[in-house]
Amino acid sequence: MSEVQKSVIDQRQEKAQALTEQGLCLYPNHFRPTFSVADLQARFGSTPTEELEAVTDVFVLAGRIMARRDYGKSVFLDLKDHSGRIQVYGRKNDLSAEAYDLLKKLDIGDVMGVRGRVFRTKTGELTLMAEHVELVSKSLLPLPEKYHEIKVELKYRQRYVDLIMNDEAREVFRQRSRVVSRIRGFMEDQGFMEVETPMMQPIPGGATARPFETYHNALDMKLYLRIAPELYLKRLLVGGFNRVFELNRNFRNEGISTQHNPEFTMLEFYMVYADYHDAMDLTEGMIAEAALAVRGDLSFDYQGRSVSLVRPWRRVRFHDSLVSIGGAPAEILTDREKALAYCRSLGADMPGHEVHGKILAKVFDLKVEPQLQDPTFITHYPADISPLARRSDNDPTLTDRFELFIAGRETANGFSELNDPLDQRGRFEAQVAEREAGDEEAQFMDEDYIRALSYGMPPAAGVGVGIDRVVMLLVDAASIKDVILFPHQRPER
RNA sequence: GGGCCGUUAACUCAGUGGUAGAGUAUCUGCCUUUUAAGCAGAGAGUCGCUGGUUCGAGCCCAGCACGGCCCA
Repeated sequence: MSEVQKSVIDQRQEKAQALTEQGLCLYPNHFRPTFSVADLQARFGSTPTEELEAVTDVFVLAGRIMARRDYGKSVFLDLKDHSGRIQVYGRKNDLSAEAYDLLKKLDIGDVMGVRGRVFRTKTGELTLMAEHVELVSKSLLPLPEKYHEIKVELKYRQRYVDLIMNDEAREVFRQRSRVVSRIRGFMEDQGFMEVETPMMQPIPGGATARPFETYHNALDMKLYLRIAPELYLKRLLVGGFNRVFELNRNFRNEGISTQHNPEFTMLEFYMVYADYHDAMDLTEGMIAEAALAVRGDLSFDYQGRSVSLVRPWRRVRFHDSLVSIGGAPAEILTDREKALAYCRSLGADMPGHEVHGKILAKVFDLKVEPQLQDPTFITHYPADISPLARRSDNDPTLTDRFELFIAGRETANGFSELNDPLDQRGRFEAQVAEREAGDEEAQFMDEDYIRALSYGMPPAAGVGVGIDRVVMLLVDAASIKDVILFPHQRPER
């Protein structure tokens, strides 16, 4: 040891090399645990020390070494498996020479197998007394320090490390899984059938957003990653399915923020012989049920502010909300020029040619949306910013559409579906005109969709729900990256 | 896209112009019921990158990269 010591990482690799040269396999695949940490805790967690001494059963566990407390001729280890953490104690007297030698060489981070019986230490901790130990998988990299949180960047780039170190992180993704599972169950209970429609689309439709582009070599054509499944799902209603849903990824080519990831998970569901009122009722029921599944309660805090999902949820018309909640002058509702001036006075850079609805929507974003803490359905959006929604019977400039806001964030969007193919063509044409005027988010003409509607689609309602945002709400996450396992990051240099 | 903040050992962080620091982790020695074990000792650095100012830069200036927060 007279030479200069190498870095921790080099030392680990040399240690592994030495073990290999001794004939030890570093990555065997024959060890099979028969119990989990949680099994043992459930069985013996509250068994008194004296009774434990009478237990002679032997248990076989496997897990990652999270800490070592090394003595002369014995060692304590913290072992963690998928279900929890347990202490392992190994003594020279109790182990074969080979096993004891291995035990002394095992590093923090190694996955080990252990066989032994349970006992309680002087300090009262349930512990596995090792009779035999094996190396199950060698770790070549040191785990982070245990007293402080790892930095945010490391957390996102090396989620596996985050998951190893932080039980809370693992719990977030378990809860996410529970939410998704509960929502699927809810939809199926309501008679909806899950379907899968194209993620690569020749014409990206169903939402207002910039798409990602890709290219199919054999077909020699440009394709887009879908921004929404909407137009395909409604084709299925034309085809005769009465209730369908899709719960999967959408892709939008826009900036990354605490609220936006380029790929995100959306639930969309469609049902015939129903309108937007029915859609709101279902949306309420579904989110409330997901909340009960993971929180056990409809009232809780999100980021330090209380939220109540107790039904029924407030419903306010879009125009009314601008005045009554946003405090905007009523004249902007009918006068586009005044709306434009007011919008600009709020600090927004709004191009002069934008349609009235888009100007009002910007005012809404700035003045109303941040105030919608408890769940609120905003209804009757202007038709000019709702190209796929059915017009209101008593005011054709408005639509039977809603958006749901919770904790100041858009969480769902739904409406009575526009099933008049002539009106739909006109709406698409207006979108195409906006695109030609420079709006890269405006929608494309989709002739096949018009053709489908032309065969006749039963009256229907549909909803899109941002699943990431629902999960954020329910697990109290500040950033969407905290509920996405591998959020998008630029490559490391 | 704009503003602010950050980037120093494997990890988490100190370090306001004059020899690069701590805790954890690692290595050596002692220790058979500890648990942020303990005691004694040791090693470990492209201070994000590129340029500039200066006798001298981790520190000041500029650009770039990556990340975070806020805004659009």
